[in-house]
Amino acid sequence: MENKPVTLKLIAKELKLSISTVSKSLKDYPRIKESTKLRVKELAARLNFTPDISALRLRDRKSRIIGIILPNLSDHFFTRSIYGMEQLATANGYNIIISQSHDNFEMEVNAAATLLGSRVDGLIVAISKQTSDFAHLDQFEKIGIPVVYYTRNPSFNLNCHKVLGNTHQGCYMATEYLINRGHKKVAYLGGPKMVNFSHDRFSGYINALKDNDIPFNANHVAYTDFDDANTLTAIKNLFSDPENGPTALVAFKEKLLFDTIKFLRSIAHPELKKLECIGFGNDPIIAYLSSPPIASIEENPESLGEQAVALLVKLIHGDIDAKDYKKVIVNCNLKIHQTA
Amino acid sequence: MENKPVTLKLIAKELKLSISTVSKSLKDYPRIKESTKLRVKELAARLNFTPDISALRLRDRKSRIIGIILPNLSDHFFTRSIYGMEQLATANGYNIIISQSHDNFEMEVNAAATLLGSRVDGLIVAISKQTSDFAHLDQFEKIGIPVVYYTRNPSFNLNCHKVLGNTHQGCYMATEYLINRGHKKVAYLGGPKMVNFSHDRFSGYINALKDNDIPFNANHVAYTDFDDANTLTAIKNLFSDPENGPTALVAFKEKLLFDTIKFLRSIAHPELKKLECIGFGNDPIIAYLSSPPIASIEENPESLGEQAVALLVKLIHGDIDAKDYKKVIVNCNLKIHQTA
DNA sequence: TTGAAAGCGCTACCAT
DNA sequence: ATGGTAGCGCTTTCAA
Repeated sequence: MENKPVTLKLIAKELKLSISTVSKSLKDYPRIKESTKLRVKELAARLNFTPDISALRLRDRKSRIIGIILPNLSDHFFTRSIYGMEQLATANGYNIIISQSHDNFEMEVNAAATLLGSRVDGLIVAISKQTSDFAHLDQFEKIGIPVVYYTRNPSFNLNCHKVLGNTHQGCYMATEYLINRGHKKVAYLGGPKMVNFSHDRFSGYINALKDNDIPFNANHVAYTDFDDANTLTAIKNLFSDPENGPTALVAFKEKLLFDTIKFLRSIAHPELKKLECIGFGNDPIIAYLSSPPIASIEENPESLGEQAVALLVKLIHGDIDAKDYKKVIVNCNLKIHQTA
Repeated sequence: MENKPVTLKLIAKELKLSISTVSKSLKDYPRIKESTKLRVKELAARLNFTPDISALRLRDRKSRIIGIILPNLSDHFFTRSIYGMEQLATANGYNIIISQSHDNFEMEVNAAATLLGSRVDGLIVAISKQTSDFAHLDQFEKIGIPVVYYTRNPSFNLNCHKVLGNTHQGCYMATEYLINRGHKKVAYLGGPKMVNFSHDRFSGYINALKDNDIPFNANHVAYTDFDDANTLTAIKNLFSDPENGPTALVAFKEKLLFDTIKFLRSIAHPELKKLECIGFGNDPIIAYLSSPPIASIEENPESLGEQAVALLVKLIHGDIDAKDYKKVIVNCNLKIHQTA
């Protein structure tokens, strides 16, 4: 009962055959006698033989594994994108290994080291908030393992393959939608100000204002690093002027909208009912809220994940030159919610 | 640039040393000259040498990997339990590989095969809703790889190691809490009726009623398999009698409560404001709801995950005999929400 | 039709 | 102080 794993050697001994004959039988080599094949396959099935992946990898010098590093699994954005990656990876004969960085640079470096040791055939990474040094990721490319950056744009790292959501377009659409509904005072609540991947959204907002002749008002823009206290401060700032507060709001993440509504409700803000909000996410929980956002910016994370795998597989197969840096942009949709 | 991965052989050739000397230098064998060690380590660091994990595994015949099969990553319960597993696994020098079954038996079997091929040192599994045949999991134990079942109780499989949340106690506490708040008509909205892992909750509910001299009312119990239409039917049944509808509700999952509240709001149910609800979950989103559950049954998924890894590691190390089947129960907490 | 052997990267035992 | 070698499980070429 406390047996060792089933190996070719074991089957060979049992059947008084050589290891190579067993191997060939299982792979249906033409020059093996049918009856032998049958005997081998039968025993292999009965013993639940599974080839040792480590041995296969060692021999083939490829793992058929795609490594994935992302900040966390709490955000539905990432779990949804994993779904897309899993689908397309499986369809292409690859397995995936997921590592969480918890948005911490050290952990990202550790995860990279482990995946490098696993000799993954390719890497997909959504960099942590803290990442500005890319040595731990560059080493993959140095030894010929392709890397695709997704979602979080490593703007300091120009020469790389990217699959990004079109957050500029998403923010533009959201802002314009609110303007078209008659709002003149559309606020923007952004993510960490320093972080490069928040610029695109802000410029989408700004451009939509400009194209619709709405003057920019600095009091209608605030930023948060997602720390709760920090978020609250940002929200309070946006609504500090009772005379001239925003009537609509575009946010980096839907959670920021929920925080905003909660705050306004807690102070019984008189304009709460009229405030119209849109954020990135499209969380299914919206169906249950009594003051839901009027719409959501749907980033299509599954599609983003699929595109990342598709690009990575082409790079692995050499269909695209490693130096021919690609930038894939996945558009957002504006999902209008039914008002109850 | 398009180099192959860095191996000991490469370093040996570069330094005109033997492979074994390089290996020993990196592992600080005492009988290697200090200067040699330094030269080796320096070059290894410069080339970002990482030992090939497949080769190590092949040699050591152990992978230092814990395989995890769970239904999905959309449920915060599972991502939270992964967090606990990750922590304790890392602390014990293990890596984890996560596979999703999407609550589908076929996919669970496939995942098991892959993990078996990876020669994981142990397996933690939350079985799919559909799983009643355990051959694909038993084969691990047959070859000496321990398996720990967690969260979802495989009641058809008596001889196995389990780490379970005390859902009976959780449901009991919730029901009793509602009774103590004066409710006489406490309903129960359960998960799939056939599935073994939903019995404990129901019996917790029943026992709390009995211990508090509340008569059982069959009209106050409904089940759903989580299909949306099915859930809606269950909810409608619970509230079909306008005279004698429940004033409180305990649910298998918080999402069911959200669905209930949404439905009651949609029909402008007059008793909605008075209805008090509790479900399993403690989703942070509750802070944002205008009709939040009065409390949540917190299953402590991180702790459940840690316990599963702790037990598995003991089994792997042989600190516990494989046949000495353990059942670890993690209690629930009742988390009372602040009423706004 | 089957088998022997090399080699993937690594470690540890045994020589030198 | 350093090197040679066997062997982990597997595939594949070559030999019988």
